[in-house]
Amino acid sequence: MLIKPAMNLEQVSPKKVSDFIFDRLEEAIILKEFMSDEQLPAERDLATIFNASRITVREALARLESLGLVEKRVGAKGGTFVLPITRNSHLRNRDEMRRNWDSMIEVFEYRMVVEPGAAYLAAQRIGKAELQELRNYVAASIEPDCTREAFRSIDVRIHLSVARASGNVYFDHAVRQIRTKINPALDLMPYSDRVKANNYEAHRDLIAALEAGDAERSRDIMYRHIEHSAEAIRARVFADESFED
Amino acid sequence: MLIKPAMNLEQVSPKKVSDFIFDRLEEAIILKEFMSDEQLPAERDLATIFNASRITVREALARLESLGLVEKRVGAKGGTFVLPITRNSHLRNRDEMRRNWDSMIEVFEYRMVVEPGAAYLAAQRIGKAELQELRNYVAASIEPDCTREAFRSIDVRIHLSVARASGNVYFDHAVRQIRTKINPALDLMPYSDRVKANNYEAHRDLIAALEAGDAERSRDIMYRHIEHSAEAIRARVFADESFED
DNA sequence: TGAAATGGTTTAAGGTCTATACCTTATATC
DNA sequence: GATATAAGGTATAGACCTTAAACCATTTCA
Repeated sequence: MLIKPAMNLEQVSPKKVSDFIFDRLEEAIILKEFMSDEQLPAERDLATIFNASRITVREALARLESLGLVEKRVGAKGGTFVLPITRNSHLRNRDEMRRNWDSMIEVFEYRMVVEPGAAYLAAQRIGKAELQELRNYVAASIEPDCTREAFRSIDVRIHLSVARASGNVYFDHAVRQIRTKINPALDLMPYSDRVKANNYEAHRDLIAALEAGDAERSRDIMYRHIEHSAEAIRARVFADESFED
Repeated sequence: MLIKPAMNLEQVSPKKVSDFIFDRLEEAIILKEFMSDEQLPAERDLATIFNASRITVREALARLESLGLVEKRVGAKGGTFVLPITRNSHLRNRDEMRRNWDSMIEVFEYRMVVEPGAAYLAAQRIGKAELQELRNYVAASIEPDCTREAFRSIDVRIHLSVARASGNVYFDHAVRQIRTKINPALDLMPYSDRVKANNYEAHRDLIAALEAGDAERSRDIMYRHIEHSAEAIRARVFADESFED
């Protein structure tokens, strides 16, 4: 009486080299590895980096450009530049997030499991250099001249560093994937001294727990930290008024 | 003092359509969606299923054949057939697992986080039909005429069904990915009445917790269950003697 | 004004994929 | 035994993707 399950073989769609390059560059921009107005490597250099032809790179860049993520300028001092996310595109994203809130929740659910798990392992394995890197990020995040965008970028780097410190590629990849999905939402977080202070405390406590090698405390702090941010995002996305900060 | 992290842009390697098809078929065989001696769909049908040309399908099948996973027979009643995993290839896998034990541990670490998380959600969302499916699997697994291979196949299906019941595609995908990596190791598990009984009890208790909607208990049972299986695998892989069951 | 750095364009060659048709082999059936 | 059938095996032409190399166009700056 062994039941044969549905076979689950699905259509495959070919993935072009330019698709891979597009995905990677889009991810880098979403994760703020390139900040606003920052210049991407020249097309010829990207071709070398990705081990692809220049034409293929250009195809990926053309897609980024058509989505309004980058802008190209010809001539000396020209290049491909990351466009700032405008207030309008934030609002556009917010409406889209409302429509697709269910799929956003799925990612957050997954995050609530994966990131605490990564922190648990990281507490057992993190090294001095990695701890110092985290401390530098947290210190930079509380500086008065830290811009909103820099603040958001630092937040990404802290969480990715913790995942990396887990010493486990699966956590590393998963956190990266999760972050790429939810970062546009996280970027909607209000930016105020109060938010900065809360964020600072959570990260500071996390680092203390990691440094102490306290895996369970690290896990719990991470859980509460991202639970709190998920709630803040939910409130923000469904706020009636448009927001200023 | 914002430190710029290493940019992490890496070479991309193009992935051919036949690679996608190969991956999917290999996964299906590893997850025992096709059992030993079972016939895959005809090349022309696979081409339709995957929305690819027959030549491309044949390229994927050729790779499967060269790895010894399938065998082709021409003529009427011919086709592509899944080859049984022999005792020898088990032992070969075991040696390979010893060499790559560190990377195997990484997957198990990830599993210990993801599958309990999936069970936690599943307890809140599983439906009657899914519970009945699980009960059928568990009942089949304890039958006296359940072969070793059928037993291993049912185990896969139970865990994938729980992941599916989480109602979250990320858990679903992750558990599938994890299982594809570790299933060759899990297939090394001894097969005895004692093992069957232990396995039966764990799955029965899990289903009871899921049915009761007890998320925390479901998570804990799943955690202990897979912790136990990881330990059994470790012992098996590093056992000095070769084994018979 | 010209050198340098960048994006923009063209061309030729090779690889991958598709569609279609036809060949070969083995089994079942008349 | 002949024939039909259901597979895998093979061949060809065309569309599309990718590469490599060369050259063009634009802008800045010395």
